[in-house]
Amino acid sequence: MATIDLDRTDLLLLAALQHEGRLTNAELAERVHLSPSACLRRVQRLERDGVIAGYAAQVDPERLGLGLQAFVRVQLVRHDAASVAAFSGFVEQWEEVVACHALTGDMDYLLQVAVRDLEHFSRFLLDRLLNQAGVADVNSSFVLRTVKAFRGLPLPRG
Amino acid sequence: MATIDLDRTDLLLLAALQHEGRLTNAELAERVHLSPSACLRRVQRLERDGVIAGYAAQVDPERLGLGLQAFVRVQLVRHDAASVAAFSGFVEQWEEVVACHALTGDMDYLLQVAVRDLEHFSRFLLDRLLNQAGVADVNSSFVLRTVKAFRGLPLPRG
DNA sequence: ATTGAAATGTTTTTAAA
DNA sequence: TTTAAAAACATTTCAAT
Repeated sequence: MATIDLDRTDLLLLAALQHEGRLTNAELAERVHLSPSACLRRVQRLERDGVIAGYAAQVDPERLGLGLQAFVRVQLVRHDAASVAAFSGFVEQWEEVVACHALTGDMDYLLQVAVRDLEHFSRFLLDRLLNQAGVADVNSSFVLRTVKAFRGLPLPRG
Repeated sequence: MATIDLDRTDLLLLAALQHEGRLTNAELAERVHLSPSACLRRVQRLERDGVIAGYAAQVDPERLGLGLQAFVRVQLVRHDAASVAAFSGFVEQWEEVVACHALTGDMDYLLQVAVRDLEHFSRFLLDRLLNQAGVADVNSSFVLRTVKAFRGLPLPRG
């Protein structure tokens, strides 16, 4: 149920749509040397099978006034199911947290945070993270430069 | 040049397109209570102004066979311009690295890595990161669970 | 400067070959 | 897989606010 058989053409479609998610079916068909109807059916299959989970506009955080990005490593006081569930619930509703992963290693969670500025970050840290969430330890690093922005997953070679 | 004035309608458009990047202009127009032509012009303006940087299909790594995600913190041996440029160049071309940020703190870089399995990760670490890249120290953490997947940036309230 | 309505050309989608 | 027709859609123009 996890992995799915993808042929060369599927990979071409995914490569195209990862970078240009609003390509028309007609243009897509041309690029992969398929008729529009055949192309459409393949894309719909990729969507149905969950290979393509959705489509998203990529918004520039700077132009929204979100000038500061941070990675925050978090360790919880306790690791019982209730504590973990509570923390997950908080993270889910805190809009400043754009992504959160549970990790191996000495820090339990890595939060990716997008805020306007240091003051906004400070309020996030004090009012939210350190206040309500059963947090034992926190370690914040700020993004100085994005060396490589996410531009899609690596695709197996066809 | 950085921030841009966005009214309530722009924010509604961004909110919609961040989650459903392939909404038709007609549907989009209905949702924000605008005529299709007015809606189209606004979306095109957001694209021209760089607020919308692009559109991307969101692909499920599991279904591609990328079952292991890791965050790798990296410290370089030296920090002169040449070392930094060389490292950035490597990171850019290593397809396993899906994102890379230069950070404040004692570790210089945070790499987000997507690989098939531990063996693949091991090869990435030994053949690439520790081999060619002027790396002094590396600290890897593996993703146990995605608590909150990226689902778009928080938008200011209209 | 931004909008809505109508007209036009394109794309998607269905159904049939 | 392709073709052809129908429906839905994007896009332009233009007049109005």
